[in-house]
Amino acid sequence: MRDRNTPGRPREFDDTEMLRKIMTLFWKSGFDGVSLSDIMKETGLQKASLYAAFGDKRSMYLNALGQYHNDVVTSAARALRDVTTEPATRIEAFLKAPLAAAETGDRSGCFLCNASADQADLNPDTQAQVRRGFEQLSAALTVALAQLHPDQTDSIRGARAQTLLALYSGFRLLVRSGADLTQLEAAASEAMVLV
Amino acid sequence: MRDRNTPGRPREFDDTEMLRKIMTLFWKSGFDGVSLSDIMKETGLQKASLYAAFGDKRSMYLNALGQYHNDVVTSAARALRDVTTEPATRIEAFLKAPLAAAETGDRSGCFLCNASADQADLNPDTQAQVRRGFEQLSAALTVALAQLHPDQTDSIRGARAQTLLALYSGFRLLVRSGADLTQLEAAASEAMVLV
DNA sequence: GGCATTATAGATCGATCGGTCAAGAATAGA
DNA sequence: TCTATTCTTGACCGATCGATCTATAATGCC
Repeated sequence: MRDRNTPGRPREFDDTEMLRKIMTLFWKSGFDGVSLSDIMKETGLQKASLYAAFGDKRSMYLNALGQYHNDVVTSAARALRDVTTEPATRIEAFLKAPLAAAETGDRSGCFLCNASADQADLNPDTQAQVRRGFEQLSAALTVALAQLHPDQTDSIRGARAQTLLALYSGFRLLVRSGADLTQLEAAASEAMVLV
Repeated sequence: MRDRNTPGRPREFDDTEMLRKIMTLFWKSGFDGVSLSDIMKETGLQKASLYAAFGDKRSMYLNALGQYHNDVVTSAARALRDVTTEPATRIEAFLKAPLAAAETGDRSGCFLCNASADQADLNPDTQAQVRRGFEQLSAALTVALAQLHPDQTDSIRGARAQTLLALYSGFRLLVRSGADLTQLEAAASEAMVLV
């Protein structure tokens, strides 16, 4: 947030580290489900420090969404573009990531998906941020599909990418709702005929 | 809620009608996004009447979710089982329902999906209600698939049904996030190779 | 009509919400 | 060492939250 060697008392915490803690809160419980006192407890910071560093609550939420983009979305997109493994393998890993996460006990779903259900209709900035994340994933899926089927038209690839993205989101959501994992595993394997 | 010819002053409103109004509120804005004053404004009822009729706020939410089950989920499931049209047509209509709704300007998504992202991890009753809805849809999808492919095994049909349900949820979510509709239409058509 | 019962209206409750303020502590540059 | 600037602390603000209570109105039954 600020360069060093700026005058005044230096900040005693790392902005990104705290933002990650805030991110997990909003991710798990949504915008209205998190209070400032929750954030204070989780970060160990006072309210005024939080406001000085990240702005008001809505701004904290948007910053947290941005952090998710930098951390989670970007790395998922990178994995989808990583040419050292087979394209189909990459896509399958992407599709099954929600289930793999669930097996380790993580059923918090996808922050983009939760934000979409939670906030998208209320706040244009949030909606824009969510769409940016989905578009980055969709673009990465399209790249992987292009490597797999160089002869396909762009429009078909685009449609397939959207389908895979919808499936991914749906898995995230069904997992969060407590659906049976083995059945979802089978579904994901079946769905691979789409790639 | 109560039988008639019960002693005391009669209720001046219809429970189900009011519950539907409450349902649309929670559907659109989530649990924490709706206040009691919002509900009072929408229904025209006083707070005490609401509490007497539906219990506390959480109970109102659960009742609203139950109303959604009775109204929306049940009719979707019935359409999926309706043998007067082709099974593939029914499934395609189900899959494209989110897009058809979006074209009429309705981007509020699916109450089950929103509830899952919004509340599922916080409240076991909500989670159970959400799962019940998904399972009813999944069962109806399985029936339609069985009519289409009488030779398929149950486990394959189950997996396909889960895939279609995930796709449906994903479409609902992407629509709500403001995704491009024509691209989603193409995706849904592409996805019909799965049935 | 009288009584028991239930619904409505409106005031009111304590708790918590997001957000701000004033005072003191910690730094850089002079 | 002094000054300007920034950060931290903890108290504090009005607004709103969900929920309750009291008084009154409206009914069925006797």
